[in-house]
Amino acid sequence: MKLATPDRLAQSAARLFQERGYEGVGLSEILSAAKAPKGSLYHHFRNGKSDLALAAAHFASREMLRIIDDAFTPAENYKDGMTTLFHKSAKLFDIMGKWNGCPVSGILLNGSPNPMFRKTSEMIFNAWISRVKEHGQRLGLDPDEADTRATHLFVVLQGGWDLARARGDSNVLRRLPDLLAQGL
Amino acid sequence: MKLATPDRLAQSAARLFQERGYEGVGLSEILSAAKAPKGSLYHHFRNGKSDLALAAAHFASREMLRIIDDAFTPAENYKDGMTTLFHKSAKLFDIMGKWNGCPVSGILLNGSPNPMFRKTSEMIFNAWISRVKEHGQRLGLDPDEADTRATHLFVVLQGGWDLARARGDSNVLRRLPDLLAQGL
Amino acid sequence: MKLATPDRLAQSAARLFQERGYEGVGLSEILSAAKAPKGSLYHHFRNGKSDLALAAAHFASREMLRIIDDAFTPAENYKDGMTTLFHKSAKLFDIMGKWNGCPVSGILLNGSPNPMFRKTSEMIFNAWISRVKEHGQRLGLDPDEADTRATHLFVVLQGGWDLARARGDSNVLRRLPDLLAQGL
Amino acid sequence: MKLATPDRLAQSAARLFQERGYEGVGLSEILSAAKAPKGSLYHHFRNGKSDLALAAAHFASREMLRIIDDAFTPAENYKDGMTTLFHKSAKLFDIMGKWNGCPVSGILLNGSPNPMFRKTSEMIFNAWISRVKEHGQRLGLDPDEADTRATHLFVVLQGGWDLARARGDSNVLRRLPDLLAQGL
DNA sequence: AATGAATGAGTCTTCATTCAT
DNA sequence: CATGAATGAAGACTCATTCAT
Repeated sequence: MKLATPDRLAQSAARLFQERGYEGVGLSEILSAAKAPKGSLYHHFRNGKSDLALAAAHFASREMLRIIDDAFTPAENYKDGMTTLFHKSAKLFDIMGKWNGCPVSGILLNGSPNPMFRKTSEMIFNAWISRVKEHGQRLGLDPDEADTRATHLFVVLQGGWDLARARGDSNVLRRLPDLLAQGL
Repeated sequence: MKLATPDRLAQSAARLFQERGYEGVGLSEILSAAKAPKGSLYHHFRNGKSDLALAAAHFASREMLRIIDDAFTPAENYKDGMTTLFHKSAKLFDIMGKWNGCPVSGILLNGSPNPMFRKTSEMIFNAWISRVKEHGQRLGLDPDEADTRATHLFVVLQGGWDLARARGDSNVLRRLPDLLAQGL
Repeated sequence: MKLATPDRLAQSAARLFQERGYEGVGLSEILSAAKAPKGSLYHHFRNGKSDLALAAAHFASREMLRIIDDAFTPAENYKDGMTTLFHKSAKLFDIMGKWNGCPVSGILLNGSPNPMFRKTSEMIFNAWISRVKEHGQRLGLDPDEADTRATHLFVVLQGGWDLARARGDSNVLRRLPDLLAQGL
Repeated sequence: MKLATPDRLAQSAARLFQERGYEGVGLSEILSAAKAPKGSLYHHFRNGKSDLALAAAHFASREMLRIIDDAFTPAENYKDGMTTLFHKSAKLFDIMGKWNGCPVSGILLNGSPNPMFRKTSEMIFNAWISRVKEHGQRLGLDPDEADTRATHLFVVLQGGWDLARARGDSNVLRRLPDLLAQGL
């Protein structure tokens, strides 16, 4: 399946930003990775790199939402869904190479302070948390508890990914469900 | 108190990297922030920017260790220490401006993959976790539980900071102790 | 009155070139100022920017000829017409903003050397001088004197406009008739 | 005689801007004309092209002041000095190629509106006029008349150069003294 | 020991133009 | 007849680094 140029650009950008951050990747590299000609970028993304970053973040967000759904949909209870999610994340971590971080924070929160970036990251993170919350409610949690746990899960996944990156070890992520279960 | 040139450079670098990431800050900016002459950098940091980044990360790490000690030393039990730590972090978040992230991951994990960076970040993160673990044991936790909880705390603090950044709201951090207490 | 697309393009181009010169204005800006669709330009102006510049220069020239006529037609003698012309020019200078220069030289003489441009500017300047000369003869000057004075007027108006631009003061233009009267 | 890099840059820039205007010349061309490496420009001219343009304008201004002095110093009266100045200008016009205009207006008045440019052009033009005025007074003119005539001369020279450019004929300049003598 | 000059590869972006529809 | 998509060369500028002093 051949993606259209704007999609190829967003995808390539997402992958590269994930590995080296917004400022760490040059447009020329993205262009060549997407096999797109130089001038084409500004045709599809009027504001250049920042627009592309937004598109890349949304691209990555959709992927994350899909992973959340894949983990929770077949689960019999919240704990199983959560555990599966961490295991899927660990597998993703291994596949992508140990250098990659959360695309959204890598793209939108690191790099030069940009109000639009901050706002978008907030929206995306909220969307992830909401999605987990929905699954939680579907699996029997009452709204308040579902919300708390979804936030907790998000925070642990986000921080756990960083620790996994630092240690170069995806098992950090696999061990987290037990950590959470044990409470604190 | 007037710091020596290498320290002024490391400190300025830490602050700037924290806000915009390793790749997002140019040496010239660091130099002028530290009021250090241009050629002086390579005198003190043979390998240039990467050496400076390592120094900046260590500088930031020492600050973090101090904050951990300040939170736990006067605490009567682990939970109090943990809660104080989150509150201190929230205050720090407000002081530094809502754009700053964890200096260590911002400097060493984002940006171009660099084995030395990764290894250093692992050492620093482990040092933080160890320090919390020591406080935990001192406050009565057995070694295994202390280790688990220290790791949990680290992960939540790290992820919580990201969410606080995205939401531009330090209260995210202040609410985390209750989240953890509630278990998952 | 709604101008046709080619005329809107020429007019917008004239205004913009006048302010920032031929090389200083991009086609995209002209297009958006004229509210003309992107592809439309090469439909009306086969040779692109250079054709448009020529059209813009002719547009501006017609405007200048009109101003000359407006100044001299009601005049009782050459001196009055000349004085009125300088005052009208000063008013134009104020209306257009102090940054604008002679459209013809700004478009055709600055920017990359182009034989067609040079030749067109010569024709246009000659047309202006001829028009003044005609008015001079009509007002009683003999052909030779009319020619000399028309050239003199042109040269002073052209140079005076530059000085007015540099000083940001239209009174430079208003004071010129006395300067000329005083001889040299 | 080998000029220092900043001077070579200013000189090359002056020549090129004169021919094609501020916006019409790329830095790479100036750099290669001055045989200066790319990064060197921003070392000597912190604000890049605009600083270089200012330096080029001052360079050209010094040259013009020298020409004024060369014309008036040996003159026995004002009219002779003026006539010589126009003839020297005509010769310069021929030497530089028929495409070159006044460097100062070409650099500072065409191109994007820039307050610093406008102010500098005003200062430079005033300096030229003052210099002519000084010569006039030295040659017996009273202050008021010297000022008027110097301004007149400047305006005519400036406008005359444009007409010479359009006609591609330096004799336009040579004929101007008679034009002025004849009064208007 | 300490530093300002110098460097060229690299940055993001805009350019005028062509082309397929 | 009219137009939005597409293009690659060129634009100005910043980068981390080296070097002579």
